[in-house]
Amino acid sequence: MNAPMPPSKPATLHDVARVAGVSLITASRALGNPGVVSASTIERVRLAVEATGYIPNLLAGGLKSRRSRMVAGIVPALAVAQFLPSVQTLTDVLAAEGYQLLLGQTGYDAAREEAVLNTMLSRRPDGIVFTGLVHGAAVRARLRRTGVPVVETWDMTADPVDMLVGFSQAQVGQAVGAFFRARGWQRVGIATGGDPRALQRKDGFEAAFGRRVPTAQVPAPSSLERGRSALAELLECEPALQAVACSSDQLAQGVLVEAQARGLHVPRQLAVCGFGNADFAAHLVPALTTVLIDGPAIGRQAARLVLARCRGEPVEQRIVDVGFRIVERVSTA
Amino acid sequence: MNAPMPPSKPATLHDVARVAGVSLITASRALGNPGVVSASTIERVRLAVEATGYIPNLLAGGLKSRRSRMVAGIVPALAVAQFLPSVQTLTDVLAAEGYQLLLGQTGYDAAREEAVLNTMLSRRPDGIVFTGLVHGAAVRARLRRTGVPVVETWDMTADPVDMLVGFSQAQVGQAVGAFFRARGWQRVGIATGGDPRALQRKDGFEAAFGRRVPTAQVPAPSSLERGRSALAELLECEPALQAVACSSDQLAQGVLVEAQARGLHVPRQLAVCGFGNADFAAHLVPALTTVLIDGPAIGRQAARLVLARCRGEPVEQRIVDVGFRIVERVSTA
DNA sequence: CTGTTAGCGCCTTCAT
DNA sequence: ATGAAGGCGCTAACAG
Repeated sequence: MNAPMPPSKPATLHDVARVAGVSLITASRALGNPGVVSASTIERVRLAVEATGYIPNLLAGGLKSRRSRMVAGIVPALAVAQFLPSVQTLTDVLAAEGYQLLLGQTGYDAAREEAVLNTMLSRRPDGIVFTGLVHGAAVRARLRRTGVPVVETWDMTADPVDMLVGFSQAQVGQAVGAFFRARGWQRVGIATGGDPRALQRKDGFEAAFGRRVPTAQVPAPSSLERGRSALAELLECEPALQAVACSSDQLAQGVLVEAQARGLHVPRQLAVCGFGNADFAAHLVPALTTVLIDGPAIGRQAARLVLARCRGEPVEQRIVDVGFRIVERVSTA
Repeated sequence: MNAPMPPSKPATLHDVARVAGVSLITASRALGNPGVVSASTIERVRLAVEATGYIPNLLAGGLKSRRSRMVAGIVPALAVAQFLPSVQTLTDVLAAEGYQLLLGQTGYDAAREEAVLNTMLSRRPDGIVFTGLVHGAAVRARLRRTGVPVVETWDMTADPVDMLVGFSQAQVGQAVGAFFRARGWQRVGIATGGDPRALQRKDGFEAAFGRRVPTAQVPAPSSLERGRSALAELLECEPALQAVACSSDQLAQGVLVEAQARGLHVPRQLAVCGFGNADFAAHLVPALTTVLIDGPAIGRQAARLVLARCRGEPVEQRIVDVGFRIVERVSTA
């Protein structure tokens, strides 16, 4: 009735059941499936939990029930600001449903992608959310074979591993290209990072112009500093540059700063467009035109899809296009 | 010898052992403790693993061995750029040692802190790394009782729950205050977020001045936008403002932008100091003076401490002060 | 509504 | 160097 547990051995459900005077499984149900247990029993178990300081062991439960209640979240690198809102929302929505996120970083490296995935799989996650598409064919095949629910995000393809929440990178590039052309800018340039998604946008942009466009490709991570050097590079091969499309708002900000440092007026002498609608974009001077992606929506939808699969609910729409929107501000006015 | 596993049931170690013609435990040792198994046996097991497509189940292993090889990482919010480098490094170092990070977000909320912690504990992490100190006394007590290795980070106290990697926020504030005083600025202001660490820095700053200092406290998240409004607010109650100390570089950037928008020259008419040395700080115009914290070092040390505890190695120094450094740039020249 | 019986997949302990 | 037994803590599948 008392003996609040010697601190040596943490209490198990067995202890709780003993203290509550019920069987093990009844204690289990009182905690995990209260609907089928009488109110008075539930109360006694609750008291026993408090008395013993019991903390459930989800590892053990998961072994039998084959549900770990963990979701693996795989990102190129945590520090890529772009993805944070979606990962944050994903984590929050999952947590609200009792699922935890297991974090993996690939460093944009295919070999590490495979290694990370294998480690993750050995923890038997109930689902996996990738930031970006899964690259390796072998990895894709393996994922399909294991049958874990998989959500790829931040991109678009007709043939995802399983489920997909994203948007077409090529369409973004084309839209920005069309936007530039509509304003009559022909001496245009691209400042871009080297990751696959950014390069798809570059291709889309060039498609809109029907030709190659001067490009400064900067090494990761995409930053203000890189934006400055990118503009310097672009101006070297195209001194009469009229407009620059950037693969991130950080890069675009660097372009703004470098333009200012060179006495180039934005937008009068140089128009600039970013990507991502970072929190600062609207508040720079000049305010930055950019492409808005609804990161939280991506996280939320990814969570929804993964959770639906985990619960065995049917998923009506495996592929969700969250779209995008060009937000026009002063930098392209 | 063949039958590459029906895709329905994933292979277990049992299957591997059968295919390799050894006992279960030998297969286990071949994979987990190869030193005590003959080379030829190891090779046969390796082949059997490939043939069966075996993926170890760390959940099951952890049940008996009581080591989950997971570390819980608890952050206020993932989107706080400040902490990213340390979390990223922590994740990487852990991964290199075969440990995965289980992510939890508290949203700067004490109630959620406790809830998140309980969920984490039910996954039996081998260690817990907190961003910031653990606030609730009950939570601290509970953590101590469970005996899990805990590392608190990004702050300093004489009485951590267990281990600590950080620096004194008050000292940072004092250093910035002393820095301002040494330059003769008396009409100074503070632009700060409302989190506990930022407020400690504010207190330190005021201690250096020996008096209260006009303060604009902005709601989270600390952003460029908030920096702009903070400067507006400060100028209202102190039109002759000479210098502003900001609780983040994002905020400081907003102050720079707002100053520029108002035609206030930085640093001639207004000096600005940030915090964090974000990647953009050095490349703004004017370049931003700020406080450098070595985030990756925090992540690395936290990983080192947690891993040492997990392996039962002695930890010589439970409290690690990584210090800080004011990086003087143009914004305070 | 409650209890009994079997394991989940692996690793620890003790034997050989 | 290898193996046989037992159990980690919990929950599905049946009883009653």
